[in-house]
Amino acid sequence: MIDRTANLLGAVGLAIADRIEATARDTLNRSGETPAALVVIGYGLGPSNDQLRHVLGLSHPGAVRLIDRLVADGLVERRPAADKRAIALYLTVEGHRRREALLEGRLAAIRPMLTPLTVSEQDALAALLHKMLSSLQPSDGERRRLCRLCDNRICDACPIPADF
Amino acid sequence: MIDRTANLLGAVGLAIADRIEATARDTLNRSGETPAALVVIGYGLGPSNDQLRHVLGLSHPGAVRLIDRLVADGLVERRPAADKRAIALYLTVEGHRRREALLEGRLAAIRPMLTPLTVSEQDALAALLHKMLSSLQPSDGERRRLCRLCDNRICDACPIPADF
DNA sequence: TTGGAAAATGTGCGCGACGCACATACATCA
DNA sequence: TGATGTATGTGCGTCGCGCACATTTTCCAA
Repeated sequence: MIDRTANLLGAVGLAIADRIEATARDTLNRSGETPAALVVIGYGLGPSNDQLRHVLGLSHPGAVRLIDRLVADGLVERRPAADKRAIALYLTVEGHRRREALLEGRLAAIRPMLTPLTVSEQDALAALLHKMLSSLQPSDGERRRLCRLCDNRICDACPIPADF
Repeated sequence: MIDRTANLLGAVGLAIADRIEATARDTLNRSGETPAALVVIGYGLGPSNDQLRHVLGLSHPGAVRLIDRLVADGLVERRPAADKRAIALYLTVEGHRRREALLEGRLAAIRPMLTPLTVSEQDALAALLHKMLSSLQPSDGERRRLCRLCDNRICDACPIPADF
């Protein structure tokens, strides 16, 4: 019985992921972890290449090339960091615009899956999702990885305590 | 308020997709639409390249190369079809084994997200997911695309009427 | 019946995203 | 001050995919 529920959840998860990927591709003309990088850098804390790569689950060189692409697209800039070995990543003005479009596109892609539910059903779903997420007990690294595409303007009472 | 729920659903969907992708990569040493191809071909109806590509959302050449890889891995074979232009795709014995491992790995990857819920909460979640999926009203093509990783041994009372 | 459009597969070529091995610059600590 | 660890960047290859094109078979109409 739990497997029937798991299968349904897998189907919904796949649908969600497909929709998010499609809108991200339309917005950025990029795929893979690129949209997540834009969201993470957009918090404005000037993450280093290494911090970013851990959130995205990429290798060092993978993150370097990803940043290269974002810089080439004019969305990100590398600035010197306190640690002179490292760099500090920040969004350009256009980068912030694209990030906004990306996050809004993501919500717009997900909303149609919720509208068939009544408001009380939506609330019940939110409570269940909240419980599922708060029970995950991810490590610090996975925690940020889970939230790598989240919209923090919206994520009220985030079930996954983030200290980033 | 709906956006907070949408954001939670996005986070769960991303977590689900990440887990499925990880287990599929471990099982097949392949990524992208390869696992879905194995599931779809595994229904045993001998789909053509063109039928397969529509389910997977790939271009013609993309599907040809994907099948090339599966054939090279010894998981799929091309047989002549009634229409002599076309081919009929079938799994090898090893292909069936991998498909089983893939589907079981998928459920095993999703189950831990459900175990924190009580049985009645799981039932409530299943009902909500069922309603969401059955309200999607996808076109015939999208319908099969949504189910491209589903485990049909488990998918009792599938909310997405499939005629494939 | 036959000729031309449509359909299905396959190929050459290039690109985007990524990982491994390695090199280089800076930090840290004994 | 020197050795070890840490952070970034580069050369090189692979995988997954799309575009443009070629080839074979089907199908339909003149």
